[in-house]
Amino acid sequence: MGETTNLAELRFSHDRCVDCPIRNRAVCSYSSPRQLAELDAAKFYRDYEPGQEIIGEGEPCDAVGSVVEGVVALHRTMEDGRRQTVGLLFPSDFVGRPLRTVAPYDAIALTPVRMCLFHRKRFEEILQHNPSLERRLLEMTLDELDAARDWMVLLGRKTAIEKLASFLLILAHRTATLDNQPFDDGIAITLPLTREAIAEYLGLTIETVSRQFGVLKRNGVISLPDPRITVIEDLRALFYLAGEDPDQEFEPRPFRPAANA
Amino acid sequence: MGETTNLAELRFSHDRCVDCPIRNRAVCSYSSPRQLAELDAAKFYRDYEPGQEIIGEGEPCDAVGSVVEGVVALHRTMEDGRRQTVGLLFPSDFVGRPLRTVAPYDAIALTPVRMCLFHRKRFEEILQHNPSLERRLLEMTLDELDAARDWMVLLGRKTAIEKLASFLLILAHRTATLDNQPFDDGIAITLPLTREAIAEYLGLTIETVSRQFGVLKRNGVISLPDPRITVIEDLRALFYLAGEDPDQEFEPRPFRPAANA
DNA sequence: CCGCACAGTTGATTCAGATCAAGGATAACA
DNA sequence: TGTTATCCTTGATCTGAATCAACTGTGCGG
Repeated sequence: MGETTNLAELRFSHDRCVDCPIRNRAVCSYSSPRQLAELDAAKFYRDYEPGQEIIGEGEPCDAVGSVVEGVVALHRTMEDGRRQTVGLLFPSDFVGRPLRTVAPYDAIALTPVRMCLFHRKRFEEILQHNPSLERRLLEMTLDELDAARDWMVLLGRKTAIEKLASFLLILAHRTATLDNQPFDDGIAITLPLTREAIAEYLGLTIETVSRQFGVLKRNGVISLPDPRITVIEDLRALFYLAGEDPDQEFEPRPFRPAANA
Repeated sequence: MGETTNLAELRFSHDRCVDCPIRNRAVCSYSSPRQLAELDAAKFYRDYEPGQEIIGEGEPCDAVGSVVEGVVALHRTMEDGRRQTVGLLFPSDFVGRPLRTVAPYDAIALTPVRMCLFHRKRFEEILQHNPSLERRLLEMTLDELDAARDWMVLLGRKTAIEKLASFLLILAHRTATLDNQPFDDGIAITLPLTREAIAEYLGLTIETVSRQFGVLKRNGVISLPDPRITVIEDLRALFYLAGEDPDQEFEPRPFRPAANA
């Protein structure tokens, strides 16, 4: 597990739970000031650099905790090296598997990450006599389960373009919500993932991801001022392509899958 | 929601929780006799026929509960009708989404099913003052999440033959465990699913599923005395084909994907 | 300033699985 | 005992995405 590293890159710096940026969204959000004090005493922060492993698949996992800053990917890897990202975690999301000694997947920092961690045993003790903590963990786990099942539809049934559109839509929504701007055309997404990480999440190859970015760009749905920055030019088209249909009314329009067509 | 139907087809018949066949595996398995009495008073049974809807996607869901007998599939359907099965539930598994008013997916009985149900509101009340019930629900939800993520690997990265092999392996393991027989060659699986239901679960078409059954049969990995009964003839080969590698040692052997090869 | 590594793009080709299209088997039923 | 309906299988063809293979930045270290 990682060393403490470039703190300077992290936006927030705090020590006490009451000053925590994820205080009212994380697993501790239902905890009273009194209960929070116990968590405060037990927690410790750790920072990770992009690519660094936070939890190793199949390894004994003795820490659990919340993402405070950055983006974390959960992977499962097959014997022959094929890899699938099974979860993408953002600040306030919970990492680790309480009530299990071995991690069923590995967690990798995609960006500089700060984690708020607990020793697993200690966390389970606290959980034991903190119904509000356990309730929140149950809620978050149920939400994760719903998200995982949504992703199963994407992986099992969607085409490459639908996969990418769905993914961008999620990021766009997240960005809009966080920045408190309307969920509409013009949103600029700063991708925290390489093409490879996107491919691993979408169940595609890196080449296909790149090509689908090209398709979206050529059709004016997005623009790419930089490979890592995506500007949504036509949100409705993106919805349409994602096969989601946000509100029912939407006029399909001619769409050009390749340059020549 | 369904009517009470052909009870005669169900193996078990009981009224009180203490006689329940899933008593020590279901969500209530940590509950004390005292706590069980409260559940006993609140529960009600309902039976469903194959194809019948237990919970409708997007509909208000006011019942939650456990599968007592039979097999239930959870589906998500896209606007254009593409469908993905996102969960397969067996006796003792929990159905429904506490802490949410709308069901994110629909639950369909694949076989004759008996459910042990609670009104959602009532269940949430009981949950409130039953830490052992909530603890068990958290555990089960965490396990479901792990299973969903395993399935994401299957959907995103595995080939058709690997998908079917993985699926049969899971059913074989289940069958062996339930019937208390060794997990070895000769296990006979009675498929509770049509080819179509299998296809929806594996993210394939019905034709591809059928063809992959053919491949397994031609290679002597399984035999099909009946389309709905699969006998495992070579468990090691099945592991190999699933891309799982149970214990590391396994000698790859020539494998014939098509009839002529 | 060069060389190298890394991320991304683009093109040509292949192939696994979807789609389209018949058939065959079994069971329910008139 | 045909009649219809389901479920399953099998064959021919098509196609979307993987694979194989360059090639283009862009940044970094010497």
